[in-house]
Amino acid sequence: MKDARNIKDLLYEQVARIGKVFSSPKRLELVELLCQGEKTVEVLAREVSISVKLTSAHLRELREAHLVETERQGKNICYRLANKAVAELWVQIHTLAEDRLIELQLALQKIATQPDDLVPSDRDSLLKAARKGEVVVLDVRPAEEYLAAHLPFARSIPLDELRQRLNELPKDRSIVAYCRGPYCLMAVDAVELLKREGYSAIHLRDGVAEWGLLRSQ
Amino acid sequence: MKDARNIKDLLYEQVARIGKVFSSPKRLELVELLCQGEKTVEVLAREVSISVKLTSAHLRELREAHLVETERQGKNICYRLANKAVAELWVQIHTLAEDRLIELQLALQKIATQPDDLVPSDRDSLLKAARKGEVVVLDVRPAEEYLAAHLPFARSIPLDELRQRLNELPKDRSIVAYCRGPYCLMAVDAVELLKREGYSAIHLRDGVAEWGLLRSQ
DNA sequence: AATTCATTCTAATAATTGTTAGAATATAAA
DNA sequence: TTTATATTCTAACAATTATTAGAATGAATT
Repeated sequence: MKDARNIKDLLYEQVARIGKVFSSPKRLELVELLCQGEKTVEVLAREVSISVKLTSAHLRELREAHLVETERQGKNICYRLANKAVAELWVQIHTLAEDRLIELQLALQKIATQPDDLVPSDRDSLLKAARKGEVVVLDVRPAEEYLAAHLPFARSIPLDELRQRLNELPKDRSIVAYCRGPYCLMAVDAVELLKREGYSAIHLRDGVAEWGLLRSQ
Repeated sequence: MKDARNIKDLLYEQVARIGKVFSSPKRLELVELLCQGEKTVEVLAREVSISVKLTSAHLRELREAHLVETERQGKNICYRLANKAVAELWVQIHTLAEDRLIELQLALQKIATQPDDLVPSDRDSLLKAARKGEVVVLDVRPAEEYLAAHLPFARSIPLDELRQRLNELPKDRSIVAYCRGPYCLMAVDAVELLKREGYSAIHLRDGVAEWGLLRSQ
């Protein structure tokens, strides 16, 4: 090995290309959205509240790091994660952030009106209860995202249809609402609405990415 | 929830603090070194071939992201990873990079003189062979790193002592040499030397971080 | 064929980060 | 107490990245 230093620099530089993707808040948000299923540039831009141009620039970085793939569908170009491992990395990064950053812990605590979020250890019991029909697992994300992947036994009522479709839900059982993950506030809103209307509602922080439910490849 | 956008921006910004740490080649290299055990600023600077000042600046970023902890030991300040999860994230990021980036795959292939690296699936059989004494697992990192953590059944001969201590190794069994991980070239050099000297040597790409052998907390 | 629409590319500027040098700090040794 | 050593802090400049605007592309619609 002549110049070990140059070789090493090259290797770490390559790995840093992947790291860079996860160093920008907006790119993280894009990755999390793509964890919910494939999306067009326009939809992504609207969801993260930035211009289409800027979204396109961020998506190019993801593309150049080979973390996303694109496919033209008529007029639109659809982006999807290249790999299940990308979603897993997002989950591991935000989990580590929640573990280490007190600021993040505090911010997350403020979101939850009550500290009744289900924690990961409850997964088995939640699944069992959902299977028996003792609780209703409610996916409040847009219908497409539910179709792309959803928790076992979950039923779909997107947040913006919830008010009109309240009658589909039982009042005698707990409703466990989830959305895209801990940084998505849809399930928080859903639980608030449900509680106001006299339902017994619980907020599940984790989404499909955190449950590892994404299709591989 | 009044201003969901502001809350979200705040949350993703916090996670990006963690991502930023892994977006710089030199910081990645520092993280990998810290996966081998605690180290002083001077040692870290020497290993990654940058000035102490710049190393200190990079380490401050790690500190501000709460991914490392410091402890004064006499004249020196020792840095260590805050958490096993930091090492796991490093492994997951470089694994994803190796999976997605063709450039990285090619660069890694060039390093290995022969493609006889043991792959992760061989772990069980390696362990079994090492336990029976059919192969010698050789840790060529500095002695302190071996002491901090090492593969099961591994014996320590640092690379720079290897030439003088060749007689400690058997010629009738395979020697499986490893170092800090796939981007560390010490094991490559060791295998080259051993082969030249008539030993049957194999390069194991993974190190203690990849084997998940670090002490928690 | 012309027009529209979604998206990307290019180039420019604003904002952030990397890097370096000099001053400051805090401990250890004399 | 003085001096040496290891490290950090501050401030400056260089390099990179984020953001925006305008031109270009390429498929769908008229």
